[in-house]
Amino acid sequence: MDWVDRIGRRVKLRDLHVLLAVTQWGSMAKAARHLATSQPVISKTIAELEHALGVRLLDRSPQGIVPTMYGRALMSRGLTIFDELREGIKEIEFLADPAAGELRIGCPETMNAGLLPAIMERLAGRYPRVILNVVQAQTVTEEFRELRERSVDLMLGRVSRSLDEDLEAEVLYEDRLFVVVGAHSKWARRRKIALADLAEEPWVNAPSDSIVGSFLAEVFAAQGLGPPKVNVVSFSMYLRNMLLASGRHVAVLPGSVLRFSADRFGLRALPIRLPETRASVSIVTLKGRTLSPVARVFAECAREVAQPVAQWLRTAGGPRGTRSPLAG
Amino acid sequence: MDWVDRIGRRVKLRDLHVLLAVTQWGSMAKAARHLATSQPVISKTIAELEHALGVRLLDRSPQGIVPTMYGRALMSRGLTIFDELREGIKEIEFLADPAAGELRIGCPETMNAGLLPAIMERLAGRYPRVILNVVQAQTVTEEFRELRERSVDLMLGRVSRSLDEDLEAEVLYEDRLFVVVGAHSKWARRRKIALADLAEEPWVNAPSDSIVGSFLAEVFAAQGLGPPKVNVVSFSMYLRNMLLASGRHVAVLPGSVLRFSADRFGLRALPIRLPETRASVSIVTLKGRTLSPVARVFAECAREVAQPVAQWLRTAGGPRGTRSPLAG
DNA sequence: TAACCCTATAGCGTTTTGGTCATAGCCGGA
DNA sequence: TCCGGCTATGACCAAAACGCTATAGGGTTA
Repeated sequence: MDWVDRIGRRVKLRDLHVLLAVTQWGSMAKAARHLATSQPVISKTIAELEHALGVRLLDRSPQGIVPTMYGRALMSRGLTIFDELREGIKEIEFLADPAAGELRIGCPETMNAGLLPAIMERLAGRYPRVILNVVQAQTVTEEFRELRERSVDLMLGRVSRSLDEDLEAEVLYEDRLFVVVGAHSKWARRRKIALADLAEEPWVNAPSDSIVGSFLAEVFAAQGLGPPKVNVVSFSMYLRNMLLASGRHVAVLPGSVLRFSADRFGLRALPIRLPETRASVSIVTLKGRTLSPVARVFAECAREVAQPVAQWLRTAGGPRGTRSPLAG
Repeated sequence: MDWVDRIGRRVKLRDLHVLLAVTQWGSMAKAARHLATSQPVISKTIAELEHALGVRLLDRSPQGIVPTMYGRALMSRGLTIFDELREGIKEIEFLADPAAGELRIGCPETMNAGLLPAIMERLAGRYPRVILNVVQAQTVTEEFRELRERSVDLMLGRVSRSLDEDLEAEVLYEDRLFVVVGAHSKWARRRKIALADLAEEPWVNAPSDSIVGSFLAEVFAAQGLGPPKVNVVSFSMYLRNMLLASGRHVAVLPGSVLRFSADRFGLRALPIRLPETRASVSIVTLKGRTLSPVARVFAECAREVAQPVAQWLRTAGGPRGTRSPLAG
């Protein structure tokens, strides 16, 4: 662009501003007073601008100035230029205001049934007009794809300790899994249950290629047992909870789901101590990408919501281990 | 205006230019090379701009930069600011010498063969040294793209009644389409012709994803006929008219092409009444963008040229319908 | 590991800018 | 004729802007 050399470098915003002020006040001297400067400065500025453009912008007289046709043309452009600038800054201020933002979140279904609604509720309490866009992000293979293509602002979910270098995770709490049944289940009131007792029960589970879904077979195998009888496989937390509520099924659920949905569906955690999963519920973002203000507020809400959950998980799943989490 | 103190004095045109260049080239270093300066200058400029606005404009990484939402917002403003400045200077140049303006027009091929040359001729009569730059703008998907990126001043063509909010259309006339053959065609002298008679003729048509091109199949379908035998598909009006002139082919042409090219190629409109197309030939501009003086003069010429065309279309395609337009 | 890309920062010199004051010239009205 | 408005110009100055080089630090790649 050699255009910039020719013009862009010679015409400055200040020049336009001076031109506007001079015609607005009718004389250079008056404009100088209003701009809190001296009259020669104005005179020189206008002269330079005219020299740069090669046309006369103002007709001078001992009574003041009158803009020429060129002056009027440039003034009208100058007005919209300043307006555009002002609008742009207003737009930035608007974007920087968390109250009026849009946030795109990617998360697996388990979050939809647990932590996420709680965070959203808290966020909505502070910034009622924020728009939330939640996209399903589940399968292991393309995990964080949405994040990398910047189609979501952040992702929320269980992640293993080691994360790719280009991502950044803020741990909300260490997650734990529980064996869960409905309140009407014959298992709900048993004091002592071994995992082996449940091998023949109808399990409902997430697909085995997901993180939580693969856990069930692993834990059975770790105790030298064959794979349990998985009856229903679905990502849908709603479906799984409904089946549990019926009293027939058994499932492995993350603590957060238990915490936030136990009452609604009448869920009971069985007194079975499952091994640690080495995964923590975290907010994952793209390293080096500046977060939008809404995203920062969201993270804040998430921390606040997560804090009691973390506390609860520690006590509920403490050394005693066999104690029902819901008793805590 | 203390606004100028707050912002106008801190944001300079150069800053915006640097911002645009950096995102255009993808990294500060590349932008520095293209701007013929050193990389630290760019880095500092961006940093100052960010400080002045209080938001981060670019996300830096060892691989380069990516604009943030704020950066993108400011960039779009910057683009129109520079455009406005450029237009203002062009306007001044035009005012200083009305004969020497430059006008960029986007239009589909049908205009090249009809209305546009007539308008250009009239314009050239008044301002012989005006430079006209005509770019092809055809495919439906990216219609008005050139207008929105301000790479053309105005577009000329058939548009449907409903237009996007950011555009403005001045209707020149309601367009109509005609079935056309060459003077030597066996159909040229027939009094009564039904569309069905022409189903097996070799048609020459615009690509079917264009507005005019899609019309042919539709009108056949509307009469319960199968699609006609389209022999040649091309955007080129010249090619189509040449084929018509040979006497073998049949085509659907807009009225304006017929009006301005009938004599040269010996074209005859057949007495077939085609349905209304609900499209009018218009001058389309970007709303809110002040037109350059040449563009205004062009629009004036267009109105003058279009007036008799509109009149002719009304009489030629009047209620009688079957009357040959060329008889009018 | 070395070479090469990217950005950020510091130090330094030159040019431009924005400003001052003083002064001169032009016009119209008292 | 003088006064009070207006603009134009020259001399001069401080500060900002702008440019450079050198350098540091992180990341990728061969």
